[in-house]
Amino acid sequence: MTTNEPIKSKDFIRAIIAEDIKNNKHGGRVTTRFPPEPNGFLHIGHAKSICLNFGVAAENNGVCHMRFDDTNPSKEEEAYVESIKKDVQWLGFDWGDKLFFASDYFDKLYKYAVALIKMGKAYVCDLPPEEMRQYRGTLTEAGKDSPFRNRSVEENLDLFTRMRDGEFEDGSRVLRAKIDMTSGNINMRDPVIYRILRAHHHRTGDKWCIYPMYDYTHCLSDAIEGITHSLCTLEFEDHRPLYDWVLDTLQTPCHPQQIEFARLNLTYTVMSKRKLLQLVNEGHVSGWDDPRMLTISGIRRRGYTPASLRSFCDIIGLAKRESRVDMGVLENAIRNDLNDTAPRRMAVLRPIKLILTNYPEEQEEMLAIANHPKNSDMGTRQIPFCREIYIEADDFLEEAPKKFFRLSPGREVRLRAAYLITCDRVIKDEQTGKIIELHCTYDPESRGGSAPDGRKVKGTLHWVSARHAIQAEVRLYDRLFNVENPDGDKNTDFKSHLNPNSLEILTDCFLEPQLAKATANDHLQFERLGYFCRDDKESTENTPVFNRTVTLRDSWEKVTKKK
RNA sequence: UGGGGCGUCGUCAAGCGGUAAGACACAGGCCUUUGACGCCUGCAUUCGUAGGUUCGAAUCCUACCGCCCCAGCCA
Repeated sequence: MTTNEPIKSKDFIRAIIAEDIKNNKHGGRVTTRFPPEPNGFLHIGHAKSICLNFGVAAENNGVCHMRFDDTNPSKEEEAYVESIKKDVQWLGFDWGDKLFFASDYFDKLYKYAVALIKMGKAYVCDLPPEEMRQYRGTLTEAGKDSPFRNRSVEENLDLFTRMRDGEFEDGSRVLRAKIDMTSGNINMRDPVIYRILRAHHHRTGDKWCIYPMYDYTHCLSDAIEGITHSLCTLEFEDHRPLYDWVLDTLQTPCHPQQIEFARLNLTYTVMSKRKLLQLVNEGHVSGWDDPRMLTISGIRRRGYTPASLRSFCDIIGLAKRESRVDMGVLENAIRNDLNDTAPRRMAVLRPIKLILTNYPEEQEEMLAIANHPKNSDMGTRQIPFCREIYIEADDFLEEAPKKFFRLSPGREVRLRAAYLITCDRVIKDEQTGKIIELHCTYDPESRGGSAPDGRKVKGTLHWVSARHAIQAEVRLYDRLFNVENPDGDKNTDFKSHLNPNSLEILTDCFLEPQLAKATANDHLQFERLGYFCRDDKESTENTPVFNRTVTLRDSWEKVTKKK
């Protein structure tokens, strides 16, 4: 295979992995994992991690495990597990038979904890939470040893067994790693590795009343699965010494390398699960899959394609510096994808009726139009035409500036794939002055859209036959927040930046008949308007609902805004 | 005043001692039966700042400055 593509430079993680392979680390094998906690829906930030982990594995003939980090049954649910699996698959990734749960390892984890106790490297601590915090010290002051730190191995073993057997109340005791209370890294100040928690676990039921903590579980799960590279976000950088301490102390046969990268931030949105949940719970959006939400399920319903998301993750790169990617980059990714793949259709969102006064009342005809301007493989279709049509309200201006080359009294424009028409008369409501309909004449010689005399017409309008159109509801979405960084100021509630106009519902839209057959899987361009997709959740038998995925670029709008 | 990171165009991001890739955005122009798409052109004499090493520094050294993360029995 030869290629003239510019060489895409490797990000720092791929560079590290390439080096490891070269040095035959882990025998040249690459195994990664995507480790979500099943306590919420996946968002586009997770997509970055998914593309990284599955991508890096695939590029190196490795595998990526799907592993649920389910160590906190008080927050986790089976329903989230299902939605997460669906989202990852939808994005186009396959974990084969490598589906795991941290809870699969509870027995092993317990045995490792016993081993730690026997080594004198872990102890049961009876300090109540408040006191434990005081003993931990502060960011600038060292902590103090717990009075329970020097319990004998026998006593620790006995106590830990009884913790497991349910002899003690929730929160009354914990198992702690014995490391260093004076460490500058607070994670190393004898971190808790097991807590007592009587909660029903979605997989292990009521088998356990003690659950291992993240820091202890994650590294061991990685080691058990033979993960080679454990990729996570920046905030875990401080945890790496603990990750390594657990594996070194236990001398696990496999010691994965944790590497941290910066999480994704986008302008005009929030990314934390907590804040997304708040938007849902407080009714600012219709749910986790509201098309304005940057959850995977919301994006999907909005009409984004898996390919566009993968491409987006590729474009934004990977580094350690914190950044905020312009929402325009995401929009560019979906436009690029859909420009190539979306069949074109015609739809009028804000209709004005237009009568062709010289077109015979009874006459109807079918006109051929290409489904794609550049790709003839996508074929053509027939669209009906008659005396009464709808055009876009924006496409008519009674007093138009010179640069406006759409319809205006006395001006001639082209109806896409149909005829050249000239506007003769504007009919208005006598009371309100509102335009009711436009009377135009068509040039019968211009069938298809060009005149035999070769005269040039600058403007081309989309239209729909009034007699044949199907009526629909169309939902237009705008950014959810009206500032670039809604949660940037700790003193301001991010919800005060919500964009009140993020959703506009248009109920009197007219679509070409072809669109009656569209499904949620069809990504369509409504010519001159944008890319749209049917919303199966909102559509009814009689009224289809379409979501606008993204607008087309609009340089006319730019011109208008300048003035 | 502790520990861990990060600072290259408006926004992302390459670069790893040999004289600043690419993408988005932006500005012009061409093309056009989508004011779309496509195409062309322009857009960091400069890499947080200040010194130093070197024939040569975004890259090495030193010192500053700025930003982010850490004191859950959350992940």
